[in-house]
Amino acid sequence: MQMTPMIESFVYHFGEMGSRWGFNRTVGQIYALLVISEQPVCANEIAELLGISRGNVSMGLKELGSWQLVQVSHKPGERREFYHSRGSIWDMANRVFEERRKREMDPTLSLLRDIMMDEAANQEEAYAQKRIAEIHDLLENITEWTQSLQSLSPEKLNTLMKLGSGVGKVLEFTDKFLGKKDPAKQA
Amino acid sequence: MQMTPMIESFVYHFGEMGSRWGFNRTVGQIYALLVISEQPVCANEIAELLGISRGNVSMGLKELGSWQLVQVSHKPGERREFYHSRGSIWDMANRVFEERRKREMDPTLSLLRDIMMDEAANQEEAYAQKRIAEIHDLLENITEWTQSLQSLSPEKLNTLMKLGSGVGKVLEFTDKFLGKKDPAKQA
DNA sequence: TTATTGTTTCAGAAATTTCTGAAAGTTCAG
DNA sequence: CTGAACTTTCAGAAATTTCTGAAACAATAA
Repeated sequence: MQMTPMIESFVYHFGEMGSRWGFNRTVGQIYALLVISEQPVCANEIAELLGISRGNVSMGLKELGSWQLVQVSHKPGERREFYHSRGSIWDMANRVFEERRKREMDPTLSLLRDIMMDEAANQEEAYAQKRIAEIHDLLENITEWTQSLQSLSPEKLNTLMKLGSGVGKVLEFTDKFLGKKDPAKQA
Repeated sequence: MQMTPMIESFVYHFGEMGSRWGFNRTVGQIYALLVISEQPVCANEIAELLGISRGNVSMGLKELGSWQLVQVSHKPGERREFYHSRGSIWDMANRVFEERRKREMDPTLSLLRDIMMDEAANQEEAYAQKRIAEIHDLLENITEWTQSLQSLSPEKLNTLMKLGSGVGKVLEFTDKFLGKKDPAKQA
């Protein structure tokens, strides 16, 4: 593996972006490297290519492992481990969604639910509860929905993605198809 | 506005969550406060209720303003400004999506596109480009798709959300409806 | 067992992000 | 113009996150 300018810019940028998506810079860089390398890479080489400490690489790989995004392999006669990205880009996106849901949505939903169960002590709290219920419902919808997307087969997902703004049309169609359930009243 | 334990737990939690969604703790707390307060609140009161500095409040409100999430109002005869959350929870979610897209997706897409235009210098770069193209296509799909969701009316969005795992069924249906276009080949 | 080659851990260092508060800026009534 | 009431700015302080590297640990061959 060689760090050409092209590869470097990709890896660094992915590192920056990574920190937005729930993992730190190093983790992002390591993953980027593993994704674009056709050959599995060993930990020392990662540290060297990225110019970071060996310990940092170890922690990054551990994190990626917990996300099930790396595959470990061995070369015959060698003791050290070689790492490679695992699964498709789709899989990776799914992992990110799932991880974020677990870390961000679930605890929030649980807190909001607790608050909704409480008795409002006064008018102010009653209003607050109303708003909190709205937020809860929205987050719950988003959560359930992304989960149902994740359970779709990649082909179906792709169809859905390619549909793009066609989603609107499909919905009009769906309204007739599922119309008897009167979705508006479920709001 | 009174800081009861209920309101406090909501505001603090929202602050923590906020930092995951692209704004810092203070911004999250301020927004939470404005959302659950029926009455507009002035900057000094925000600082007092949250126990943070007046300057910090000013910066937070400025940030929220740039996201178009606050409404400024005045009381007759008073010079100071009163702040209130603006738009529905849906609107707020949309702003967050849009803001994140602008900050995270667009620059990345642009970088990936640049890399895809470059001439691969060797076999390694050629492989890297192939992978980068995959990532680009995925991100572009997600971006376009969320944009098309954002342009849907709230009612339609709600229908779609409530559909949940029904999305699979709709797709089967869609396959027949749009089948002539053979979505599989667009992959 | 010991030497070798590799990985992991974690305390403290470094870097980054966020917050404070005093000073500067703004607006308006008189 | 002046002063009162309010807001914004920004340099440095504080808090938080991330990274390093040396020491501990693990696995294997001889």
